[in-house]
Amino acid sequence: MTTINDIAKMANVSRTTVSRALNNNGYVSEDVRKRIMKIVEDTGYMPSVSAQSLRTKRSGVIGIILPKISTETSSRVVKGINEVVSKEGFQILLTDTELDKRKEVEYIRLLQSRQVDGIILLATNVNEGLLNVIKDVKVPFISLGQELPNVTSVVYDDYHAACDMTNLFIQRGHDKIAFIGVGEEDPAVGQTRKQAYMDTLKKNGLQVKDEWIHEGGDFSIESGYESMKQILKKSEGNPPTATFVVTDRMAIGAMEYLKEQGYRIPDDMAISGIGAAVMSAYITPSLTTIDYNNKEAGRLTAQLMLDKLNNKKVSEKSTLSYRLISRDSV
Amino acid sequence: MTTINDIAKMANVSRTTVSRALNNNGYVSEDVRKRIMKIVEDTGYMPSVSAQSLRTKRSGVIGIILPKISTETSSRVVKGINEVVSKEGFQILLTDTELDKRKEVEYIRLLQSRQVDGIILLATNVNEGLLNVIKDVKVPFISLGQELPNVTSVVYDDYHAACDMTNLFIQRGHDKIAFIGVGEEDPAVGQTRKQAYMDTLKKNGLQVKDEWIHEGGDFSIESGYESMKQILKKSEGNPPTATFVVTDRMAIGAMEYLKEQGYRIPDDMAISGIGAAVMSAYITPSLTTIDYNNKEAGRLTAQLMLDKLNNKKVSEKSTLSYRLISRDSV
DNA sequence: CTGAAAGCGCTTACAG
DNA sequence: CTGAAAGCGCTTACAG
Repeated sequence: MTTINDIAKMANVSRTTVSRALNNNGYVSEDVRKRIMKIVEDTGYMPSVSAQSLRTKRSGVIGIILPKISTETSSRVVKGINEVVSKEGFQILLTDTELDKRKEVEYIRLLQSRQVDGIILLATNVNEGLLNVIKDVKVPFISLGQELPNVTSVVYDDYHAACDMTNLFIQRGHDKIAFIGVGEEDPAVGQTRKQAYMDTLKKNGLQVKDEWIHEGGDFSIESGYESMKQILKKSEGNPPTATFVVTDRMAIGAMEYLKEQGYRIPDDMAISGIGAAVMSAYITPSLTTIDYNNKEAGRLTAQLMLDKLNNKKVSEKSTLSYRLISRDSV
Repeated sequence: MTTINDIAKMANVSRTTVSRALNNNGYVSEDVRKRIMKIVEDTGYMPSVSAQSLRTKRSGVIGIILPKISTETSSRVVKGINEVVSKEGFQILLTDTELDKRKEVEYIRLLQSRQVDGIILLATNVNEGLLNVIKDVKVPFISLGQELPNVTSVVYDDYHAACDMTNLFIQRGHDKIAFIGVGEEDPAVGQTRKQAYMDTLKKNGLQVKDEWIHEGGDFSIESGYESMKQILKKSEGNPPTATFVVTDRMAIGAMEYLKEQGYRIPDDMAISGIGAAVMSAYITPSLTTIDYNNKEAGRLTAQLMLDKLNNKKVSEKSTLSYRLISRDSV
């Protein structure tokens, strides 16, 4: 492999000078610079990142911890982040917890040993252990999607989004509105969205019935299917006429069950999701949902990360806007 | 930061011994080993990967070059790869070309400068420049999804899959079968699948009409929509009764156009895709497609990579099997 | 404008 | 069983 020493010899200068020419830092005569650059070009020389990183304590890598690598949300966020950081010469190192809490902690450690310059976490749950580990992280750290205490957080406006969606049902004349959620370990999705739903019902003098509320076991389509089934079973005799589901995938599962049972959507049951999955536009009927603009969230998070890396002050909490997409399912 | 020297001091041994204890290589008395491990535990020490990598020329990282990070195919493949390599302590470094040919070359270089131990490329196009750069790669290299000359390749059985799909239409009584493809720069998708379609038609004595063939500009839903529109326009008076689309997303776009125009699927037009996108199962009517089992492809590729890293011989070409999923659109 | 020297944190022959 | 020393490929004060 070509090293900086090889280049130095070929150019008849010291490696110090080569380094300066390469990094545009310190004086190098135009003559020498050209000679060096020509050789670099010809040989296709690329500095060893390990050596640079060992020496400078900077790796040019941002670590990202994803709950699941193969979801649209993750993909969009990563894309947004990449768009911003790649322009500044940063690489991204992706890790996937597969929704395993222990892996979150493990990866935070691992990423640090890999000398990443910063860490972005897309958490799906919040617990004491996680918070403790984060406290000891020595590089810039940002949470995306969940608000963590004393951690720079970029969050979606889950509360108002869910209020708006619930209100949409009410405006359309529904007063029996069911809810399909997820567990409370996920504050953003499991708690905030549910709270907004309940608050909005109460504010409108509507009853919140336990039979109309169900939490899916996970975020899967199947889980939505199963939840809808449970709600219909529990509420026999007094079924809801609308169901607010906290994610598109689960909503699609719920629709699937309704279709199987011969329900017409939205006539017999109106339904909505959150997330603006591509699928939501192509399913029949098309799904009313909320677009969180994940890519923009990724961009913003990346920008905050760059700011932190440049020792700029950044606000501890950024809340993103959203867009309600009204389609045929409501 | 804690370094190996700190640990050595705390344990009253040399860093040589600490290194040996950590890597389980060479003799260390049980006594000393325990003492060291305890301290490592307590301090949460993790060796600097940069230093290790600089010293050993191994980084424990496999670089992956993706055409697009936010597609189901990519996600599944990555998942499969990750599953296998993470067990052996390897990390994955993901790069995204965003379908830009120059970036493929750029990333191959970049990954090498990052001292990755191996590179996996999911190519969408093959050209001389790319081949030349690959020739000079000094680490194990595998191509997934495209067969590259003199490069270890893991490929899908595009030819037979496309034959099977075309035959399915024929079995259902269609003799006017259209084709929506992509450009020829992508040999697997743009050439092989098309060739299989044409061969199958000919073998069955059916005519291959230019008006029934259209190439989309990219892999998008919109591109499928537009292609269907073009075919219907060009073939007015003698329209096809079935359309074989080379990807699910494009097929969904094509369906969208057909629905808008009042076509009943499959009665007025049968349609099929390839890829087994999640969406394909939930769209109405559900889409007949081919499951390439991308995750398994990822796993196999990863295994081959590990074999290469262990200097085992691996076969230059592996062809994966597939599964035709017959649903309601045909 | 340029170079010699130190040092980043490791691993690995080599010697004992 | 253990340690001193060299060296991986860089960058950065320091000196000239």
